[in-house]
This record gives sequence, C-alpha cells and structure tokens, in this order.
Amino acid sequence: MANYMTNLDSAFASLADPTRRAIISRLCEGPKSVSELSDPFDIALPSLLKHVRVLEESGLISSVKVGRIRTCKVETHALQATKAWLQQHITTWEERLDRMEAHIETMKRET
Amino acid sequence: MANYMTNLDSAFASLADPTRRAIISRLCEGPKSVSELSDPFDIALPSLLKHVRVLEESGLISSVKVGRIRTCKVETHALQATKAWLQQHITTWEERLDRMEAHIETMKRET
DNA sequence: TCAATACTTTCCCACATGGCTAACTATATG
DNA sequence: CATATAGTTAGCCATGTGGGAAAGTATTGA
Repeated sequence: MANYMTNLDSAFASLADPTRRAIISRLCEGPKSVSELSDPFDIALPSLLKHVRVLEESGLISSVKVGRIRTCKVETHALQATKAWLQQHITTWEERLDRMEAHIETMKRET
Repeated sequence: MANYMTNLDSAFASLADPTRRAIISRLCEGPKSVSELSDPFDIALPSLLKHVRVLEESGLISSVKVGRIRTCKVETHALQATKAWLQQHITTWEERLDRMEAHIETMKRET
C-alpha cells in the first residue's frame, strides 16, 4: 500500500518538455536503454540523460542498470495522478455548468 | 468544429506551477476577477497577473474585461487535451503489459 | 471633479533549465 | 591485456521564469 508521493509540480514540469514527452511515448512501446532512447533525438547523450533523470525523479519512469546498460521503463502511477488531477477539475467545472443550467431552467419555469 | 490548437508544451508548463494550479482550482468554483483570485495568495498583484496571462496563453483559462474588472474563467479544451495525452499513453502502456502477459501464458502452455 | 479602485506596464533580480564539450568510469569483447 | 562500448560527471553558457517595487491608466463613486 505504498504511498505514491506523487509530486504534481515535478510531474507536470517534466511533461512540459517535448523531448521528455517523446521519451515517454517511446517507452510506452516497451523498455529501452539510454542509448536506444537517444537514437531518434538530435541531442548529446548527457543532455538526454538529464531528461531521463528528470523523468525518473518525478516518478514518470524508472530505470535499472545491469552491466553497463541502463534500461528505462514507464511508471504509470505518476501519469495516473496527473490525469486524476485534470479529470477532477474538468468534472468539477462541468458539474458547475450543469447546476447553472438547472438553475436557469428553474428561473424560466418560475416566470 | 474549431481546431483547438492545443499546445501541450505550454499547457503542461502552466500546470507545473502550484500557484497556477490553485488558480485553476479556484476558477472551477466559478469565474473570478483578478483581485478576487489574488486574495488567498501572498503574492503581489503583478505577479499574479503574470500567472493569469500564462494560463490564458496556454488556453487553460480565458478572461474578459468589463469596465475596470477583468473576469477569468476555466476553459476545458486545453485541460481535456492534456488529459487525453496522458490517457492515451497510460492506455498504450497497459495494453502492452496485457499483450506481454498473454504471450507469457502462451509460452507456458507450449512447454 | 477628486479620490479610490482595479488593473497594467516597466524594469529589476535571483535562480532554474536545457543545451553543449571534454574528460572519466565501468563493463564487455577480441 | 587492449580497445570499444555505454553511461556518467563536471563545468560552462544563454535563456526563461517567478518573484518584487514603482509608477501609470482607466473606471467608478462621492
């Protein structure tokens, strides 16, 4: 029953960078090594590694090193948490709109 | 059939700041003026206004000025778009896990 | 009309971020 | 053992970001 201390700040910040979203997209196809990840990007390895670190610190991915290869994979908890925040707010707003409409209907009937 | 040119970069970046998420949360209760919004924050008005502008530019909120009062409200399109991105990726990853499991089952049966 | 109100603009500052190169470490592999 | 491979660290740099104070503009309200 782990307490997935999801930090929305860092999760959203991580997702704000297109390179990092692309990394996540690629990892959704399956786990990949750091250099496999770097392949499609026109970016130096240390720069890519920074992105990997950022993603890992925000809990969006995880990685393990075996021999000289570090393999990265997606972690869904943090993704779920950010999605949940969005869903929550969309819902709250839409419920409010519904109440407004209902209220307007009532007003109409009362005239 | 508007093409809601949702810029994920700016949407996620906007949501990375806790003050801005708080602004959105408050706006989900209903539209508010700039100074109403600034009330609960220990922050100067120009700073808050900057956040409002950032949120507006990323399409997460909109605002209109009537007289000397600017009223802000939530816009759900951008929220929906960011949620959709997350949902898409969560789904892709989970489908992959399902295929993996199925594959392992097949392997087992073949031994 | 004069004062208060509600932003708005301008400019400043400290710090974080994303990129780089160069050099280093730790595993394979021939 | 020598060399290639796969990451990693360190340090630099330009730019962006979140905060502020001060001063300005445009609407009310008395």
